[in-house]
Amino acid sequence: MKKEKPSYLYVKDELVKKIENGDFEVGSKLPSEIKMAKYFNVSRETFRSAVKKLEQEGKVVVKRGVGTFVSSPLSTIPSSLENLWSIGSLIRSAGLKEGEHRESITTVPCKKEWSEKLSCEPQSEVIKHERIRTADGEPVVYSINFLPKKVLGAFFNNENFSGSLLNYLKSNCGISIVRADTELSVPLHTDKYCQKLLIHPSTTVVLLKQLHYDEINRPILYSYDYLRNDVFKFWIRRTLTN
Amino acid sequence: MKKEKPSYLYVKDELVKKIENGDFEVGSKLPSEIKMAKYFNVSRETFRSAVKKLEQEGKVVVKRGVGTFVSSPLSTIPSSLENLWSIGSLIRSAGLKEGEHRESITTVPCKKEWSEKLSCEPQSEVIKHERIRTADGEPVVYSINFLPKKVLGAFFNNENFSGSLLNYLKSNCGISIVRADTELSVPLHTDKYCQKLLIHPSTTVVLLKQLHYDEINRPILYSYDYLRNDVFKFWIRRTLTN
DNA sequence: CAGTGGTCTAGACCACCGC
DNA sequence: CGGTGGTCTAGACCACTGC
Repeated sequence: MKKEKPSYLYVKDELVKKIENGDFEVGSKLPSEIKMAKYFNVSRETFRSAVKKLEQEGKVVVKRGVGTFVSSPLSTIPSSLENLWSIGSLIRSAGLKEGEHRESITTVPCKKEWSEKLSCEPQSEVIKHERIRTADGEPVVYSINFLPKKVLGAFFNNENFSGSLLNYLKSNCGISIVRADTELSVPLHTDKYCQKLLIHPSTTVVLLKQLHYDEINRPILYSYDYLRNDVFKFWIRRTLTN
Repeated sequence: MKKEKPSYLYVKDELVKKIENGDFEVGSKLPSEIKMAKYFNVSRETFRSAVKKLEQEGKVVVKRGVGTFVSSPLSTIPSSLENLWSIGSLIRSAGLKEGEHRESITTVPCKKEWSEKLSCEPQSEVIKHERIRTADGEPVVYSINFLPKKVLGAFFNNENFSGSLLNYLKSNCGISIVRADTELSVPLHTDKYCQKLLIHPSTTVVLLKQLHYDEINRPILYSYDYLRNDVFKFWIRRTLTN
């Protein structure tokens, strides 16, 4: 037996079907909430929950005192930046097969820039984790991660420390990274990490400086990720905030 | 008399105050919804609406069957990319005063790349609008906008066609741009528009290719915006999607 | 098992919009 | 003014979590 889904989600899916099906034309007004609630045999609030979801997804526009209108479908955009993904899954979603990646792990004293972001003591011990990812034998990503030793606590274990860092943190330390504040920039050609990726004349490189947070917004991990722009595309869906 | 705000927003603001005030510590569990609803003298659903808002803003974490927990405050990030702003307001928020901007407006036949994005006929008439923005006498932004003549309809008026394009569309054509799909990339040094901005050796340039939509997601405007990265910073708050 | 959040209802009143 | 969405209630039952 399949688990039954909440009825507001059921209603939402039905509405999506009707829209995709052309039962409701783009730009047209839906029947009033009261009518629709009766039609679906749910209460008005339940129907409204469904509409709220659709509104969040940009599939309908609700105008107070006027009505609810169908908007045209937006194409789904690939690996959108506002979603947080691991570099590994980015590589896979670009249709590449991750090749050899060289790593180095050292313990270094915390520099001022990182200590401010990670809110830990300057000079305290920080694990610095560097790696190059390759695809088809060519380097495509260079990343440097800074992880205060204190957040790992007793869990630090040099041996398991590879693969997806986010997975490592979750399974070994019980820390879930769910958010990151990312500054996106273009490194100079003279940047030594950038240079490791400048293989072809048509290559450009994007640098993501990312501060990763756990569920309750504690800063956990600071990283520099250099990504080749001829290999990866960066999309954002931007919305007007009222 | 001030207008009264809905009580769920009042409750939300009170909760924020209590959190900032330290009445609820970071990481601690809030009293149950039933208790809090009684405390605020509202129904449980109303209290829940307040909590939902806070959850969206990342200020609390709700765990089913367990409780609602306070998360630490996230710093507000400046001119975050997932918000849609006009270039003019970006310049102002960077603390710069917009100087002279040179413009050119021509009508050109639609090229394939734009026609696909704008879903209009190839070779149909498109208004091409170019401008350079300056600050302190130096160019900081180069932008090129493509606007199918048919979306303007009878409203096209060469004379008023300056200043904020988004404002122009709203006031003259009744079109509100509320969303954009943006591809962020690093142009090559050989790009002729990019070169117009490469003044200093430490300058790098970001290119935003943006397709702007109106309320019901009709593509309206396609633009290339070249922005100097030594002048502007680009932030994104990324979130794990479940 | 007890306690928590998740869903749902039926009805009420209000605020806004266009005519 | 009539019709629309926005808020609110009091109570109900369910699903999940941790002990």
